[in-house]
Amino acid sequence: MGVVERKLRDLEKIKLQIIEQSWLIVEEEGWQALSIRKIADAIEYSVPVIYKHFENKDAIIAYFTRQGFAMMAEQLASAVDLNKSADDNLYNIATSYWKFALEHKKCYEIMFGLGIPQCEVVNSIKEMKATSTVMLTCISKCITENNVDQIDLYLKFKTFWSILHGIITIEFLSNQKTNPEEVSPILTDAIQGFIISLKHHHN
Amino acid sequence: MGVVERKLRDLEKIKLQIIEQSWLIVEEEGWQALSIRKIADAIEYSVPVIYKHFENKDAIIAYFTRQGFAMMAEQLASAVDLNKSADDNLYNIATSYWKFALEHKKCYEIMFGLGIPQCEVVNSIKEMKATSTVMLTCISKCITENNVDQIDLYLKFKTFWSILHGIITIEFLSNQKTNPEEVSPILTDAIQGFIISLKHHHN
DNA sequence: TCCATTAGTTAACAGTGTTAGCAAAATTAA
DNA sequence: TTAATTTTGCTAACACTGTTAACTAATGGA
Repeated sequence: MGVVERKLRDLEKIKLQIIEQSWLIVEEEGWQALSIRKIADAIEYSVPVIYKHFENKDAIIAYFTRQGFAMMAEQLASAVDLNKSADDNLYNIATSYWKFALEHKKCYEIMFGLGIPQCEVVNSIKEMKATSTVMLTCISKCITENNVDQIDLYLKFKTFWSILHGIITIEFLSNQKTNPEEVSPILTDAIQGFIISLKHHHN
Repeated sequence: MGVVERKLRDLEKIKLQIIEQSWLIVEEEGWQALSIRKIADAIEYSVPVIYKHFENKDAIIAYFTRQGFAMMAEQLASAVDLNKSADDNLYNIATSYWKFALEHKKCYEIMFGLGIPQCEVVNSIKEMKATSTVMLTCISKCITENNVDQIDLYLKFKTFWSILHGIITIEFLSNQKTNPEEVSPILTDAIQGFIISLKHHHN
């Protein structure tokens, strides 16, 4: 009779509760309101229990960062349709990125929330690689489809990502409630510009 | 005999010390290390003295935010040379922006430092207007010089700023020590793309 | 039943922002 | 000069934060 198994399940249940309740707090009151004591209150356990499941508070945040990148990678990947042109796919990836950022604002916030602490974390996240791979492969196809082989793939990739991230940050700063479904004209403009500049590259 | 004046000067001196020492702490240990008690220690006064000069800690941070935008506006303005073409000026503004961000990393950090709190602050800063005006006027000239009058100035402005900010954030995340004088190829690429897309707009 | 492990607790330490209340110093008025 | 008043700066507290040591109660196996 799997007593050990049940115990492990119970432990896992507490961990899930920590994650769940943490997320509730973040959604309602923002990241800076997330505190160990508040989580302990919410899961109706004492404070040290949390440290049995997460090394420290940063580990909890890191968990959401990883999860965020995993979700994003999935969403971007599902935006790609191999029957369409690479140009179209790139545009769809961009709008998909936009949608993700707006639908998961709080998530996107820590994923890229600058400040120094996050930097090292972000660079050591394998889930982040999945995200960038989706973009990289699509841009790579764009380059071959448009016969501009001399172009620097990695440069273009970074440019693409930078543009996307920049637009979203500026959007966040001008905090009008934006509908994720309505893609910003700025995004359309910038991405079209990006694709144009791809085609106009002289081999 | 201006006793009152001297007193005011003394008060001003303390305020300057608060600013000076705060900046030292931030430069050496980062924003999250800045605490009222640490400042008090550094200026060799007790904690409540600080509250005579700043309403609270946020006000100190807001001070640096304002100052940052003022400095940036100045630096961008000085990058403009009326003898040159608007296209060239726009490129120079971009590199100037890049230089500012890298030379004043800690400053740029709070100016655009994520979190929600900053959002409202940023939107209510007149020094920020000065910054955006420099960019706006230059893009406006680009549009007339290139005879693409049908274009949406404000849209292009936002796109331009988004691209710049995005590139810098990504640069910060991949925290290799970058030389501010060496402009990133990503920046050059993106800005050239931006200008190309301006010219290729169909009236 | 006794022992060992584990789960979960309380209570503390060191730090944070902020403020009330008090003492000393400086200025003004008499 | 003395008395009253304002200013200046301090101590100490409050209510938080993350983190951990030390203890108790419960559980599982021999």
